[in-house]
Amino acid sequence: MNKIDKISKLLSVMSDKTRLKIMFCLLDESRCSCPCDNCGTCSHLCCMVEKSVSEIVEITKCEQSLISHQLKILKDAGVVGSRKEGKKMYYSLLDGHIKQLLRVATEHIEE
Amino acid sequence: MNKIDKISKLLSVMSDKTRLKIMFCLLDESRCSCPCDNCGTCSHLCCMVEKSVSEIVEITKCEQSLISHQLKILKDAGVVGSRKEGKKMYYSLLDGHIKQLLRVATEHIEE
DNA sequence: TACAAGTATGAACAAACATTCATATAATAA
DNA sequence: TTATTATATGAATGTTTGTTCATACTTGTA
Repeated sequence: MNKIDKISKLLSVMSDKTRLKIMFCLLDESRCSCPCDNCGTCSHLCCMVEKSVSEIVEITKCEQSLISHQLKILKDAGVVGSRKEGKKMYYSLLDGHIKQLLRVATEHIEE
Repeated sequence: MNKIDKISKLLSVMSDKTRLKIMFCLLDESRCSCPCDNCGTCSHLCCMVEKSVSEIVEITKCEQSLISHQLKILKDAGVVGSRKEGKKMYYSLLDGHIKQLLRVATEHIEE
């Protein structure tokens, strides 16, 4: 895959409404402890939280199977990572770039 | 349209391969005159150039009608702007956020 | 073991979308 | 005016993709 193909894949994975709800779920705006003064667009890992599938289902009010399907797509694309603990599966954003992309996109549409 | 709908629209418009080729066309990496030291992810308007439809067709090697269709989609979404001069129509990226999004996405996939 | 809770997956369907082809419009030149 | 260049647009087509439903898998508990 070349550059264009990879970016296309990343952005199309990030552009679905259900998946956006999931990603914003994993970005807790109130928990920022970033030392920099422009945290809004920085790539630090603060603000990123992990949530179980059932928590995501509850917050997004989407069907469980839909959330599972979309989490798989997000994981395959390297957007989220997962960790198993007992019966539960915890998901979180994989790196700061995803946070940055969400923030810059938010800034753009809020103008 | 709420926040999720707007971001979904923006990212899906930006995720198409033909449209990505067009956007990178309008982002000339060699022309940066930005005073800041992290220009890669800043939102300054340097690096952004305008090109005519025929120039974009030549660079992207796509059919003219395809480019016109996609330019319309980019324009309706507020990603590019246009200016008419004689028979030619010049397009350019509308603001620095688009540049930032392309840069951050590029950084992400290059890891 | 049997059961329940939590999560994942395959198939099916409908809707959205990119591309092509043919053609239309706009502006300039002869 | 007619012809030519530059760009836009409508219709048609084939493909991709999101969602639902039903079901399977996995882990802990009675």
